Amino acid sequence: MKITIDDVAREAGVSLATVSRALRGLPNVAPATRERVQAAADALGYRPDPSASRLAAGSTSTIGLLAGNVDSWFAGRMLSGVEGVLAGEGFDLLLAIADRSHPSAVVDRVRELAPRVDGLLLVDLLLEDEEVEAVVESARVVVTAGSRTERFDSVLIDNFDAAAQVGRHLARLGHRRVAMVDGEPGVAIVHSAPFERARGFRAGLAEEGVEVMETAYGEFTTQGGVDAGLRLLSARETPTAIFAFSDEMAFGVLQAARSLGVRVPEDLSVVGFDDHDLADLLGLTTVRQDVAALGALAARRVLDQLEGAGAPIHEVAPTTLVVRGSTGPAPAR
Amino acid sequence: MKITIDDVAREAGVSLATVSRALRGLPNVAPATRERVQAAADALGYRPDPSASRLAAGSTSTIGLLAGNVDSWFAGRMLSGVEGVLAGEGFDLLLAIADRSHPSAVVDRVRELAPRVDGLLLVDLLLEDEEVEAVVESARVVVTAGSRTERFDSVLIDNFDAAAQVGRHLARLGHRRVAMVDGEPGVAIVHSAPFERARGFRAGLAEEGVEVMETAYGEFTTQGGVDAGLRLLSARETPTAIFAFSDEMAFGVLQAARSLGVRVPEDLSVVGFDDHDLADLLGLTTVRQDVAALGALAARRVLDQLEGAGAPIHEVAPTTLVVRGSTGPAPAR
DNA sequence: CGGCGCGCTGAAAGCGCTTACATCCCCCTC
DNA sequence: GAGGGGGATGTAAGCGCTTTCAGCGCGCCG
Repeated sequence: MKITIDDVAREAGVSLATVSRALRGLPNVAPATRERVQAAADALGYRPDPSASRLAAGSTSTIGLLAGNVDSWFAGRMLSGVEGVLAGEGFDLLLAIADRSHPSAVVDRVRELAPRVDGLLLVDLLLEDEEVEAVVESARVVVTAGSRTERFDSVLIDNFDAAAQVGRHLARLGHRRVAMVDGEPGVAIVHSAPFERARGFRAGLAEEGVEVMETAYGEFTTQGGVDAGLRLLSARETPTAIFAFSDEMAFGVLQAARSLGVRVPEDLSVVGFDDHDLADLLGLTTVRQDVAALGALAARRVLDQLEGAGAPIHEVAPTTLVVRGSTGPAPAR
Repeated sequence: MKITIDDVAREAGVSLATVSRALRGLPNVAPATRERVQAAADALGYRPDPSASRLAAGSTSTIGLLAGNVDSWFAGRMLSGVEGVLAGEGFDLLLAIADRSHPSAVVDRVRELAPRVDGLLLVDLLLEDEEVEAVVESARVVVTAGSRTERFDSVLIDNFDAAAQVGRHLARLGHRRVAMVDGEPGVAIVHSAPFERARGFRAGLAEEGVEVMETAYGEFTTQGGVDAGLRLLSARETPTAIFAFSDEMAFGVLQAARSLGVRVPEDLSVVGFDDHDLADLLGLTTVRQDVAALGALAARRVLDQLEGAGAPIHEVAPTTLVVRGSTGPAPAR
C-alpha cells in the first residue's frame, strides 16, 4: 500500500541509494538519471517518510516555537511571521505553550521539545539565569524573540529607547503624575522587555525631571489592564498619564477610565505599546513595532544557526512612537 | 554521547524490549522491574528518540493544525484550546498556515502534512467539494473546526441560529435598511460559517418581514471592515444597521462610521460576531462563542478518532447574543 | 595503448526504536 | 508429583530512510 523508496528505485531501474540522492538534489547523479527518478517518483506519488529520514539523517527539519501564550495580538503576529519563513524553507513548525503558572514549565517544555526539533525559538519568555542554563544544556540551537539573554541569539526591539520616547512625550505634555502598567510583578530580569520598558520610561521622564508615581500590574491582557486601571484611577492621588506595556492592557485602562467617568485625554492620557490593529480605531497613542517582521527575522536566525553558530547575535528592529488622540496636555490642577 | 535504550537496558540489567515496555507502561512487566528500569532511565536522563519511535511504531503522536491564519482573535483562541488538550495527552502540535491566495494551497498543505501527523485539524477553512475529496484521500483522520463538511467530524457553533437571533434583534428594533459584512465574496459553501450566518440572518429578519439590503465584503479583518463600512455608509441609500460576520470587521465598521460622522447607535446599529475581548470595551453587540472550548473539543475529537472512527460526528457548541450599546432603535426617517 | 582518476552507481550497514515470537519459570490443578 | 497455563523476559526482525565505501566504466594523459 505505502509507496517506499524501493518502489521508486524499481520503477526507475536504479538502486535506492540513487533515488535518495536524486530526489534530494545531491551531487554525483547524472542529469538523465535524476530526471528518470523524478518521473518515477511523480508517477507513483512517492512521499518520503519523514520519520525514517529523520532517524537516518539525525535531524528533524523541525523548529519548535515555545511561547507563553498564542492568543495575544503579539503572539499571533509573531507566529505568522515565523511560519512564513519556515514553510518557505521546508521546515515544520512545532508549537508549544509554556504554562506560566507552573514555575519550571519553560524548562520542562524545552526538555520535551529538544529531541524533536533542530532548533528552538522562545517567544516573549522571561528566563531566570538558572533556566537559561538548563535550556542551554538541553537544546542545541536557541533563539529568543521579544526578549534578550546573552547566551542566545535574540531578535527584539529597543525597548529602552521606545519607552524613553514615551516618557519624553508625556513629560513634555506637562504630565507630572505618571503611572505605569507592567505585566507581572516581581519580574526584574535584565534585558527583558518589561524591565527595559520600565527603565527607559523612567529615563525619558527623568530628562524632564519627572518620576514615576506608581506601577500597577496587569498580566498583559485587556482584563488585566482594566483591573490595573481601576486600581490606579480610584487611588487617593490619581495619575494624569498612564503608560501600559501593551496595547491590550492600554485598552483595558481606557475601559477602566470610561467606567469611572474619567475623560481621555482631557483628564487622563494613555499610551500603549505594539500598535495593535485596533489602536487606530481607539485613538491610542502607542509604540509601533512590526511583530511579523520580527518573527520572520527570528526564524531566519534559527535557520542560520543551524549551519554553524558563532557568538550570539542580537538583532534590534526599529519602532515608532505613534501619537493619537489618547494623549494630550496634562490637565491644569 | 547520546543515551539510547540500550544504555538503559544495560544499566537496569534487562533487555531493551523490557525497557521499552516498562517505560511505556505496557502490561506484562513486573512492578519491581518497572521501577528498576524507571530508576535507570532517570539516572541516565534517558529520552526516547521520537524519530525512532515513530518509525518503528508507525505513528507520530503528532496532530497537524491547518488554518487560514493565526493572527486573528479567533485563531489564537482556537490554538490555545487545541494546544491545551494535545499537550495534556502527550501529542505534538504541528502548525501550518494555508496561504489562501493560492487556490490549491489547502490541498497542497494537507498532502505535505499528512505523512507527518496522525490526525489533522482544519480550522476555519472553507473547502470546495473536490478539495474535500483530495483531503479524504491523503489524510486518515480529519476534523474541521468552525466549519462543517459531511465527510469529516466537525466542531462548530450553530451559525444559522446565532445569526437568526441577530436578525430578529435588529428587525425588532425597527431596522428596515439592513446590510451584512461577509468575509470573502463568491464563497457559497453550504454549511460554512459565512454561508450559514448569511442564511440565518436573512431568516431572522424575514420573521419580521425585513430583507437584507446589501452585502459588503471585508476579508475578516479590521481593515476589511473599515473598507466595507465606508462603502456601505457612503452609498446613495445607507443602511441603519450593519451585521458584520466577525467582531474584528465590526470594529472596522465602527471606525468607518466614526470617520464619516455617523453616530452609533443613533444613526447606525452595528453587530459583530465572536465576543472579542474588546467588544465589551467598544460596547459592541455581538454573538458570544467560546472559541477556546471549541478548540479543545476539536482536539478531543481528533484524538478520539485516532482510536477508531465511526460515522462523522458533528458537535454544536452554544452561543449567546450579547446586547450592548452599539445597537439601538432604528432612527426615524 | 595502458593506466589513472573521476563521475556515477550500487551494496550494505546502520539510525534507535517497537513488537511478534520464543523461552523460561513459577505456581496451580488434578 | 507431573502436566499445563500464564506471566515475565529475551531474541531478533524489521520500520524506511541516509550514507559510507567499494566498484565500475569512461576519457584522458603520457
